[in-house]
Amino acid sequence: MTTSCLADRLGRLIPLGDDERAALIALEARDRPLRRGATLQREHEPVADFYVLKRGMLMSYLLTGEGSRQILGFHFPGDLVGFANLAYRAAPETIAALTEANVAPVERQALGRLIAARPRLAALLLADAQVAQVALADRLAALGRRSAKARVAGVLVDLRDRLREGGASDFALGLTQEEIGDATGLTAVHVNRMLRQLAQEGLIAREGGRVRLLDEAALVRAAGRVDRGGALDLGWLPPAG
Amino acid sequence: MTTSCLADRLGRLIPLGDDERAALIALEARDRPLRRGATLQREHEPVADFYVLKRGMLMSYLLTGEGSRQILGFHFPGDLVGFANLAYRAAPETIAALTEANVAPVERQALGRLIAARPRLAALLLADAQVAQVALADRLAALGRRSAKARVAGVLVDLRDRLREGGASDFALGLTQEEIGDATGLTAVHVNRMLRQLAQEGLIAREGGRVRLLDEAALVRAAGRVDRGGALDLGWLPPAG
DNA sequence: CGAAGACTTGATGCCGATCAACAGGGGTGG
DNA sequence: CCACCCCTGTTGATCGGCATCAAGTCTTCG
Repeated sequence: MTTSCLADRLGRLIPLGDDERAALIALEARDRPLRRGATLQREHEPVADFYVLKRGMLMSYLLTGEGSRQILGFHFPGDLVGFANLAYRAAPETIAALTEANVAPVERQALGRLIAARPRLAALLLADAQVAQVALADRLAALGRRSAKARVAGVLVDLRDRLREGGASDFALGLTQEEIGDATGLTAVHVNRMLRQLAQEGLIAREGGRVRLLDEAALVRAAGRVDRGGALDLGWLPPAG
Repeated sequence: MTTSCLADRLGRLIPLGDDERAALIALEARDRPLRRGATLQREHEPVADFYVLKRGMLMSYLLTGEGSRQILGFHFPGDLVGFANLAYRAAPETIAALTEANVAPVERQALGRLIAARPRLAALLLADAQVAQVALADRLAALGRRSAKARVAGVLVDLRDRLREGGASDFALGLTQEEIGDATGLTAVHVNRMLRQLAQEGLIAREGGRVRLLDEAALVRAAGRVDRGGALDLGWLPPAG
């Protein structure tokens, strides 16, 4: 039986039946490879699909009129990418590949059929979308009310959480300092200074583009992050059927 | 037949059948009145419901450890409020009333039954949640990449869009300057200065707590806002069945 | 080996925070 | 009815965090 990144991720939320898993696998039947740096969709251009990320790392961002960029988030295997497209004719965000990647484009009609056939999965997708929205709200609060150092620490913590689902205590964040800046609302120059400061304080070590987290607890504290982990309640989902 | 704020709002997206409308009306059967200033739910405290806002104006916010507040958004009649609760045991955000208000608490199980019984409405709710997420992303980009003046102008434009669904070209934004500051990531003092500047430039007029928008086009330009209005695509929704 | 991109570091400037003081207004209790 | 107080708004002075500008180094890759 084929595997499904999406089913694996959702299956960590609630146990999935074989038929549910099969329905999710069917969603990612198609495949579109992306080179590093490639643009999957561009804001304001017409779109009809969203995507399941099967391999690699993507980011989504908005551009302001004056040419500056705000990165909205980073995406990892199993994520629904461009799900915000759902209601729109024109893409609400740009999506680009940070590494080589593979996505499965999904037609909206296919989602409509899935919702009609499998209400339990429909409810799960709705709940998953709310988890994503809470993460977005946390980042919004960081931009509005936290210092540069806290925001940079926050990005490192976020990436660690997602990357080490695959293991690895140190990790090569495949990000330039400019990208960290665009995610945190800072300039690349200031990101550099914040990273140095975090290194001087012993929270991280830097060795040529790579970052190693030395003191994760202190980093989480520096980021001023509340942990929402684990405490989910999905008991209300309708029965599979 | 009773009326439903939620059905009215969703009905502006797609035509709803009488049975669908009835199902939505059933959701808001309960009623909980809120005094101005009352707190509907507090972050980190247990919650089991979300809410349909029937009357009044609410806001949701997060508090940082150091006591500063980041307002995530304002809510108007017909909105699903606290929908982000869906997946969590503990409230991910605080919700408070800016005016006298009435909400209808909705149990999650009731939503689960609605999803199972009416896939078309389930898909519509999912699409509506994505519209809300795009609005959140726009605010995030404003916090990260726009000037204080642009952010304040943005709040005024947002509120106008929602308030004048009920008419009224000038409006009493029921907000203090401190609340505008907490929504824009600024201090109340600086909000005051930005409002004065907007008034000097002839974009708004202020008369004792009230704000009148004199030049909406210029305000939208000052806010640097892209218009996503109207261009929705909901043709993929499954048939009402 | 050359060039382009990413990183580093210093000098300077500005936007918005902070601190401080006061004015107006609406509600409350005497 | 008045005195009082708290909340909100207003305005000035000063401070600091982060941007901007500029130059130079390192890395990577063709």
